[in-house]
Amino acid sequence: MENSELKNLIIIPKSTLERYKLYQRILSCEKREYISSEEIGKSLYISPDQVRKDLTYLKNRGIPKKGYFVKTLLRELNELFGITRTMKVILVGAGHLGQALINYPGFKKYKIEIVAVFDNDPNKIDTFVGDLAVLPLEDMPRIIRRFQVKVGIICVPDTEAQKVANLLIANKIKAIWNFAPVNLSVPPNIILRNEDITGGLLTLKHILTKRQLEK
Amino acid sequence: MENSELKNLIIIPKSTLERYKLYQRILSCEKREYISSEEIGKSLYISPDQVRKDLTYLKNRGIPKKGYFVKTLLRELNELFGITRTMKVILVGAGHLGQALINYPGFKKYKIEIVAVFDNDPNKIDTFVGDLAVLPLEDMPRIIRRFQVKVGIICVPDTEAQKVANLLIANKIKAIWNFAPVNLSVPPNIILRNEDITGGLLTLKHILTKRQLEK
DNA sequence: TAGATTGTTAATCGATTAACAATC
DNA sequence: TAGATTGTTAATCGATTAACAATC
Repeated sequence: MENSELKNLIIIPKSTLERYKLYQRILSCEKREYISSEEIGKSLYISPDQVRKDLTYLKNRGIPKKGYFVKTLLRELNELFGITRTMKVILVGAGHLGQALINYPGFKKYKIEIVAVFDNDPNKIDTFVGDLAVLPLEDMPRIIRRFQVKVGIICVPDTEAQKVANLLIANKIKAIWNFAPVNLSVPPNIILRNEDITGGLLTLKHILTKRQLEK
Repeated sequence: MENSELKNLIIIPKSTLERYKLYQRILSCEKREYISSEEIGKSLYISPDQVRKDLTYLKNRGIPKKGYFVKTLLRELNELFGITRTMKVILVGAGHLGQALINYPGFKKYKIEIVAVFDNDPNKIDTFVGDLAVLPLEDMPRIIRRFQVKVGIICVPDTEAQKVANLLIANKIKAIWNFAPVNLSVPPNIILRNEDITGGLLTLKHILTKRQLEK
């Protein structure tokens, strides 16, 4: 077995993976050729020891006195996150949230391509959101087949979300990115990611409540 | 020192606090009088041991053979998160994201009251978003003073976000809930919560990339 | 009472921090 | 070479899991 194959068998800890996201951001802004663990950690409030430890799970090695070669380290992280390959997605729900998402610059940055937008409101059909004409739900099977879409984004009202999820799954979608504040029930083979701000809201309220009481 | 005071000195672990949010949701839907640790954990994929351990940090005690009294347990969690008291916030940026947020049902549910919406676009001033007329930024000091607002929500384009943050801070806001995909720099006494979907995006891409390669 | 479910203590696991030899 | 920074090993810390006595 090759060394690189062996590396792949070592599981990267979840906590390390979380920090990789942060390192990716730092590195993608970095202009210099080399960066030290100290420098990576500084603005993220992460100790250099932690950074070095994290980076041992990667193939890239640092050079004593110099640090890590930004270009290849960034490339390895990008590959790990699949940033290099384009992911085609469809978006259901052309309301305010849907339109906000379509304008979100991260999609382009991380090579996520929204190939179609759907809505069930007849008044919205054929209107434009950005470059995309809003399509009726009936067109979904055709679009998914044509572009081989694997991911669906749900940003419909919570009352509609489960119906949309079922429709997506019936059309062979593999992953759902859900922005409706509801617990969707999906079969175990479907990857479900909930983007719910309730957690953040509670954390914020909790912190503020504590502060209030402390004084 | 009283027992209840002593309890307050024990720090609740962060991981436990995260799960409390989930328990809160389960309990707020629960119709029965009592619920067991087993039942709480079931739909959350959390072991009953973990649930019981978590709940030892609270004042509520369970009753063998019965479980936990839903009403008081929920009340204690709600108090912990400050769900019972109303929090007044202002929102800056009446674009799609801002409008989507204003329609988000969680605010009412968790007693967060948006008292005003601001925008710098003259065309938007005095138009209505829900019940609220969009106000010019000049009105901010007055509104913050009048309603004693402590929290500002930023949902302006990323190029404007830092400027808005500065303005909020200058007007004595204590916490910022930032929805713009940028790193704001704020003084250490300001509570900053970033609601950024980039993390979720990367996680999703990572999982999908792994699956793709596995096959 | 018998059985179910709690609360707590001890054991395990995983992640972070500290220390230091290796090396450019 | 001397000094800075890496990679790795050991120590610490915190969180989870297992086990079981307490008790309703």
